[in-house]
Amino acid sequence: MNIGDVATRTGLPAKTIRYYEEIDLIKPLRDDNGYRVFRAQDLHKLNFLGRARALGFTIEDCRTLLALYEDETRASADVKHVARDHLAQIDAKIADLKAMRDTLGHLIDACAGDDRPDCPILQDLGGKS
Amino acid sequence: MNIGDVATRTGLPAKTIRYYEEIDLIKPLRDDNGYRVFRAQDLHKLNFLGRARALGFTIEDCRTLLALYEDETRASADVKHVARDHLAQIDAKIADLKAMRDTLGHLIDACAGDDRPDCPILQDLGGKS
DNA sequence: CCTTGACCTTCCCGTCACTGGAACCCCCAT
DNA sequence: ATGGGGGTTCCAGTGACGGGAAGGTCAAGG
Repeated sequence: MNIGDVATRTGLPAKTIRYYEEIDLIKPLRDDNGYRVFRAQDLHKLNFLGRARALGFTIEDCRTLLALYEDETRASADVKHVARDHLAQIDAKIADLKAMRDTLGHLIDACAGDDRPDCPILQDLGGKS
Repeated sequence: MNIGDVATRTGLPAKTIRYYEEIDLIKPLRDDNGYRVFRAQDLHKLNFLGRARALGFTIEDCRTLLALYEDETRASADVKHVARDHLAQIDAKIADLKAMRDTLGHLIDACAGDDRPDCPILQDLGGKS
């Protein structure tokens, strides 16, 4: 199967698939004409990668997870460890964003939003002490 | 005042301050020896930028907000518009992250995390649902 | 006067995970 | 022969800086 079909089937852009090959996440074969040839296992890996990326795992996490996935002797504890670390990162990001949203929300509520220049948002940013 | 003092006072790394000059957010003077010389207004702008960045505004948003801040004839509606757009982005990101966290949280709960290879996390990523 | 060490300068590369685009090759149908 | 829709590589850019090299400047101490 060629890259275009793989892109359609996995939902990943062809560019992304080439990138994943470049960083050795997948190793498709090559046809005589130089075209990449994807096997079922390549498709499978790409789908795995797409789902892992959709859950926010970094590429390096994906590499680790893929290795664990292919290692029949893995310990699920190792997988869980990677996932929990990532969950902690997500929680931290959510907390940051919530703090921003709260502050910003209050400022927006306090702003008249009319044609006058007075603005609590700018006052706050300017250090309204 | 030199860049080191400004960095201490604003809490911004010197690298960041130089970068802000490079992209024309601030225009400090120069001493005969080539050193940047920061006036009170530069400090003020940098503090403004630091706070706006802490609220997650992009650099381009910061540029807009700074221009509005310095424009006595601004309409607060313009400021509010920028802020509300940004709030929407934050909310979208929070929603994405929450969805990831929920999915990931369930998978983690379902994973034994022991020395056996069976792992719902990998099963899910592998597309066995 | 010389040295030391803390500043400051510019410049270039690296980050992360791609994305866009140029220039070119390949294959099939008309 | 040509046209169009594949494919290929390589280079550059993204956002917002951070690291580090190579070198100029300045104040204090011996």
